[in-house]
Amino acid sequence: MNKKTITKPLDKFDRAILRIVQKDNKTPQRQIADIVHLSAAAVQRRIAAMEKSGIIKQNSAVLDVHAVDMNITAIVEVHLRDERIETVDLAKNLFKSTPEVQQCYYVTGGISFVLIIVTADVKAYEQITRRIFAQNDFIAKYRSLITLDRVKSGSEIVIP
Amino acid sequence: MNKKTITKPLDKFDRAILRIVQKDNKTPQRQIADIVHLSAAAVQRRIAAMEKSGIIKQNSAVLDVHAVDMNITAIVEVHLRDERIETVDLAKNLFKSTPEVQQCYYVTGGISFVLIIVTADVKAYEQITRRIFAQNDFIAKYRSLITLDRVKSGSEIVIP
DNA sequence: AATGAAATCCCAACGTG
DNA sequence: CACGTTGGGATTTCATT
Repeated sequence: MNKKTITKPLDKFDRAILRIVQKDNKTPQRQIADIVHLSAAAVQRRIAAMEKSGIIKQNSAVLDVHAVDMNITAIVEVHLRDERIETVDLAKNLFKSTPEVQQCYYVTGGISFVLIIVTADVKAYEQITRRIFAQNDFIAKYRSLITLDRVKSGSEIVIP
Repeated sequence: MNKKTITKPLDKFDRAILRIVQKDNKTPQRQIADIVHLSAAAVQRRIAAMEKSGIIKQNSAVLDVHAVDMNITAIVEVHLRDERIETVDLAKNLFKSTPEVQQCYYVTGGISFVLIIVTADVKAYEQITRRIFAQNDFIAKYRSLITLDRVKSGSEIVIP
């Protein structure tokens, strides 16, 4: 299931470019070129290559959740009834296809999944939990942690 | 500390635009205009306004963590020794200023904080935990959940 | 809010080390 | 093979109505 992208190791320039575009991908290529000491065309080629190879997965506008009236952020620890492969895949597909589930991690340590769910209000959150957890018998139990403060929500990766 | 952005309620067009640009902010404005039935100039102005008002927090290239050799993603539940405001703020600042801590949520439900930490390997992860948790006495205990699979890692918000 | 002009940016082609 | 330079084409931006 993994991308069989032949990952040509990123050199110094690629990493410098990534550090910039992950903060602001609308930075003009000319300006990037200036910073990393390359021509604009070279920057363009490298970005295109990294987009094609999947190193850059997506170019997205990051929204402020409160501004779009999504006031409930919950972290949910999910325990499956068993850890058979079919059960795990069933759960993965369920979470993947549920748009309110923003993030989903399959983890070690007793818990099976950790989800991050964002909804407009508590009512919407209750509906989601009912739809997801109560109606699927392969979920043994779950625990909701409601967020009081999104201290840090960015997704910037520290490039070595 | 919160942005007191005067949230002018988003209308139908704004939401339609946001749904597009959060998936791909490099979509040509002309194409956006086509979809939402507005002129390209109108789209341009609305996007600029939403960027200025903070509804669009940033425009970023989303990287594939594995491609940039960040192979450990851990979810950490942190318990503080006490819940005094000063202690909580101390912890918040610590997590905010640690770049490996990608996400940080202050939550209800017995746990104080939930962190998402991304590092290159287990060695780097151990160093981080030692630096963060062992050296700060206001942290009572913590539990690490290592992810086996990032089933869903995007941050798309479902706009009503 | 729509139109058109000017500036800017992106991208392909060519030539070089 | 990757870089730099150049030029055409598209896009964003701004001024005007």
